[in-house]
Amino acid sequence: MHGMQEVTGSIPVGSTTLPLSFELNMARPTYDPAEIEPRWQQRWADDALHRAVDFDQSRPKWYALVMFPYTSGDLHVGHWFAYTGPDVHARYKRMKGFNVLFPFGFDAFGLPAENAAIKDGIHPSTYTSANIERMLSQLRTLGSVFEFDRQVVTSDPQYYRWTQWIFLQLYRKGLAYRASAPVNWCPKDQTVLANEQVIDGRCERCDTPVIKKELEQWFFKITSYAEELLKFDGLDWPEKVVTMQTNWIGRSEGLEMDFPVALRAGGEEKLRIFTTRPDTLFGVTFMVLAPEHPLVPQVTSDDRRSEVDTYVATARNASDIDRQSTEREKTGVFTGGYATNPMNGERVPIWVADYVLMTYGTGAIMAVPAHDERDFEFARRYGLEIREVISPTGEPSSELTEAYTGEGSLINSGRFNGLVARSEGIQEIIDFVKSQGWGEATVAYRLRDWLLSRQRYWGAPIPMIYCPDHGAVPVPEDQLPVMLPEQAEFRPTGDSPLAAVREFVETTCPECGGPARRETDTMDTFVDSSWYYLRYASPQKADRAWDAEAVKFWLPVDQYMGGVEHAILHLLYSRFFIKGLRDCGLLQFDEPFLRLRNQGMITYGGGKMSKSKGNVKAPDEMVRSHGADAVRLYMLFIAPWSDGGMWNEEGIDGTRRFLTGVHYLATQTYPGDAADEGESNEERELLRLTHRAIKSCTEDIENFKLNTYVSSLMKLRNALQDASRTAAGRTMAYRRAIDVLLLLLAPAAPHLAEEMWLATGHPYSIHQQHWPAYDEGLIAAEEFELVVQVNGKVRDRMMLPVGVDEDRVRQAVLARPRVAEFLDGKSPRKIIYIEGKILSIVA
RNA sequence: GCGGGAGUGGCGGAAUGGUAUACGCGUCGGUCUCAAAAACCGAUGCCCGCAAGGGCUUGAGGGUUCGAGUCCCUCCUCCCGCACCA
Repeated sequence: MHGMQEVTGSIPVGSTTLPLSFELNMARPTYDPAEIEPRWQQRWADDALHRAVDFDQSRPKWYALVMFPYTSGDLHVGHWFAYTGPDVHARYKRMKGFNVLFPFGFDAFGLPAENAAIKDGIHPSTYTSANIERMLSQLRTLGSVFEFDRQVVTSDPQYYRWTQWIFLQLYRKGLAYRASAPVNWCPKDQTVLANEQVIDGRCERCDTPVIKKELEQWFFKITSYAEELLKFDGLDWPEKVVTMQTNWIGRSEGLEMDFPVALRAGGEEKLRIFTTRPDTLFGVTFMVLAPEHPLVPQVTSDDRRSEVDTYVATARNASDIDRQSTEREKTGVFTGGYATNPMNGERVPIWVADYVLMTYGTGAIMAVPAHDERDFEFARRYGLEIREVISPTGEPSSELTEAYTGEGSLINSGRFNGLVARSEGIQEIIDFVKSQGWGEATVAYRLRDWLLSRQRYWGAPIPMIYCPDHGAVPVPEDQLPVMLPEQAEFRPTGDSPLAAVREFVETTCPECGGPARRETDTMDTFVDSSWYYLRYASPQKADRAWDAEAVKFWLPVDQYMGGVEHAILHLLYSRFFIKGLRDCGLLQFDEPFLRLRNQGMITYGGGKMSKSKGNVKAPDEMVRSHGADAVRLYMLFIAPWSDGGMWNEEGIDGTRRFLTGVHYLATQTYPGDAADEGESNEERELLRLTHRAIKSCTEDIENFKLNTYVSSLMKLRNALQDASRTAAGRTMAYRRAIDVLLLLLAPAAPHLAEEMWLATGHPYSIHQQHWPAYDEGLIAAEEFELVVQVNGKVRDRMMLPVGVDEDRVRQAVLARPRVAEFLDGKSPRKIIYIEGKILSIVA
C-alpha cells in the first residue's frame, strides 16, 4: 500500500452533511507511460487494429484526411496540435461503428528539400527520406491511428509516374497548354519563383523585389471551370474559405465594347474595353491602355513615341511592389492617339498607364473620372476632364471633390437621362450597345490559369518531348515515368537544371523517331498534392493511378482537415483536378472534399513555427517526460482546435495530474466488492452525471470542440473522485461510471484507457468497444435550483422539485424573507417564470 | 480601401437571451517532510467591510428586454485574407 491513512469526518455538501472517509498524505502511485505506451503501440500495430477495410459493405465508410506535410524537417508541436484533433475524431468515428480510412503521406517534392540541398550539399532525395523516417517515428510515439500502410510519397517514381499520367490526360482534354507569360523573376537569385515564394512582392529567400519576365510556360486551364468552382452546393465548408475562394475567382458581370481608333499608319482598328459600369458611358473622357497592350505602338503618334517607349520600358522592368502599390501616385503618358466614343461620337484621348493591368479584362479601359476613384486620381494629376453623369439628386453637383460611386440617376447622358444608375441604367445601356452591334454583356474573372511549370530540379518532370518536325509531343504512357535524373546541378542558374543533363534532354520523337528534346521544366508541387487523396484508395496499385472500384468506394473525402493557409491554392486546384478528371471520364463525382475543417495556428516566439525561422518547438522532450497521452490531452486542451494560439507548455502538469487521477480511480477502487444494484439517490446522481458526460463528450467531438471535451472528462473524473469517498463509491453505478470514463477517454488517451480497461477486468481492446450512448431521460434531475431575481438582480435561490407548477413556485418565492426584504413593501408589478430556471420579479 | 474573424480573471479559455468567470494553469494557505520537490486538501474576478453582507465587472458608449458576454446601432483595438481587378 501507499502510506494511506484513513481519516473519518464530515464535510458540508450543499445543505446536507455527508459521511466521509478520505485519504490524507497519499502519494498517488503514478504510472509509467514509457512502459505502457510503446507496449500498446506495438500490440495495436501487430493486430492491425485500425485498418480500413476496402469494400466492406457492413458498416458506413468514413474517409477522414489530414493535409499531408512537407518533408521539411522534424514535426513540431504545431503539427501535433493539427493532427491530434483529427486523430481523436477518427478514433471516435471507429467506436461509433464506421469503417474509417485515415491515411498519411508526404508532400516530398519542392523547394524546402531543394534549398536544404543547396545549403548543405545533400541530395534532395537523401534529405527527404531522412526526414520522412524521422517524422514517421515521431508520429508513432504520438499514438496516432494513421494508417501508414497506405503511405504516399509524392517524390516516389511510382507516385509521380501517375502525376505525369494525369498531366497527359488533362493535356489531351485541352486542359493543359503552353504559352508565353510573365513570371516572377528574382534578379539576385537568377531564378523564377513560384507565386507562393513571393511575399509582398519580394523574394522569400533574399528579400529582393521580384520583377516580371516573359517566358514560355505550361498552364492548366483552370479558368474554364471558373463558373463551376463558384458553386459550393452540398459542401460543408467554413464560410471563410468559401468567401476567400469566391473572392479569388472574382466574378464580375459587365460589358465588353469596341471603341474605334484611328491608327497612326492610317486605317481604323477597334479598341475593346471591359467595364462593369456601362451606365457611365457618357462620362468617358479618356481611355487607358496597359503598357503591354498590343495596340500601344499603333496608336502612338510620332511626336509622343520616345516618351511612350520610355514609359512602357520602365513599367515592364518595374518590380511588382512598385507597380502594385496603391500608395504610389498613378503615372501615365498620353499616346497622341484618339478613340471615338460610339455613344456620343466624341473623340477621347488614349493614355498608357500601369494602373491598368494587361491580365484582367481586355487590358484596356474607358476612364470615367467622375465615378471611379482611380480614374479620378489620374485625371486630377494630368488635368483631364471630369464629367459628371450620375447624381444622387438628379441635378449636377457644383463641384466634385472625389469620385462619386454611390446611387443616383443618370444625367448628361442623352436619351438615358433619368434612369436609375447601376440597375436600370446598366441594363438599358447594355441592351442599346448590343442592338448597335458595338459589344456584348460578358463576365470577367480575376482567376488566371494555373502556371504549373517550374525551372527547378526537385519535382516531377513534365512528360513532353519537342520534335523539330512534330512540335510538342506527349511522352507515350508506356514510357512513364519520365525519371528525374539523379545527377544534376541544382543550384539556381536562371535555367532549368534538367536542361544541363544531356542524357535527359536528348531523346527521340515518339512520332517519327528522329532526334528530339525533352521538356526540362518540372511541375509545381501543387500538382502532386492535387490528387494524392485519390491514390490513398489504392496506394499499391502498380499499373494505374487508382483502382476505379476503390475510388468509388472511398471517395469523396468525408472530412478534410488542415490549415486555412491552403484555403485558396491547394483546395481550388484539387477541386479543379476532380472536375477535369471527371470530364476526362475518369471519375464520377464533382467535389473532392465534402466537409472541411480548419485548425488554428500554433505560434511561438511571435510567429508561425517554421524551420527556416528557427522558432520550432519539438514535442519529443514532452513525450519523454510526461507521456504521449498527457501530451495528446494537452494539445486538445490548450486551445480550441479551430483557433490555435501561442505555444506555452506550462499547463502540461494539469493533464498529467488528470491522467494520474484516472489511473488512481481505476486501480485503487477496482476490483472491489460492489454492493447490489440499488436505487439510492447517490446512484441516481452518478447515473445522471455519467449520462451528462456522455452527452457533452459526444457533442463536443462531433463539433470539434475538443478543449471542452477534455474539460468534460475532467469534470467526470472530479465527480467520481468525490463519489469514491462516499457510499456511492461502492455501488454498481460507480463501477459503470468508471467504465464510461475510460470509454470516453479512449480517443484522447488511448494507451492509458487501454491499460485501465484491462485492469478493470474487461477484455482487449477498448478501441473495439462501442461509444457509449446516453439517455436524455436519465440526465434530467429531480430537483433544480431556482434563481430568484428582483428587479434584474439575483437575490435568492431555492431548491424545488422538477415539474412543480408555477403557482406553487410563486407562492414559495413570495414567502421567502429575502424576497420580502428586497421588495421593501412594494407589491410585484410583474412576475416572469422560466420553467426550471429562474423567476424574475419586477417591483 | 474591400472581405472575414476576434476582444471575458494574473494566464489558456467556458457559457441554446436566463446563476458570467466552467475546466485547467498560476498564486496563496495547509498536510506530509530534517528540508525541498512531488503528491494530496482548501482558497482564489475586482472594490468596501472584522463579519453578515453590499456594490462593480465580459474593449468603449448607447439601445431593445423582466433579464444582454450573447440581439441592434455608433466607435476603438487586434488578427487573417485580398488588394489599382475597371
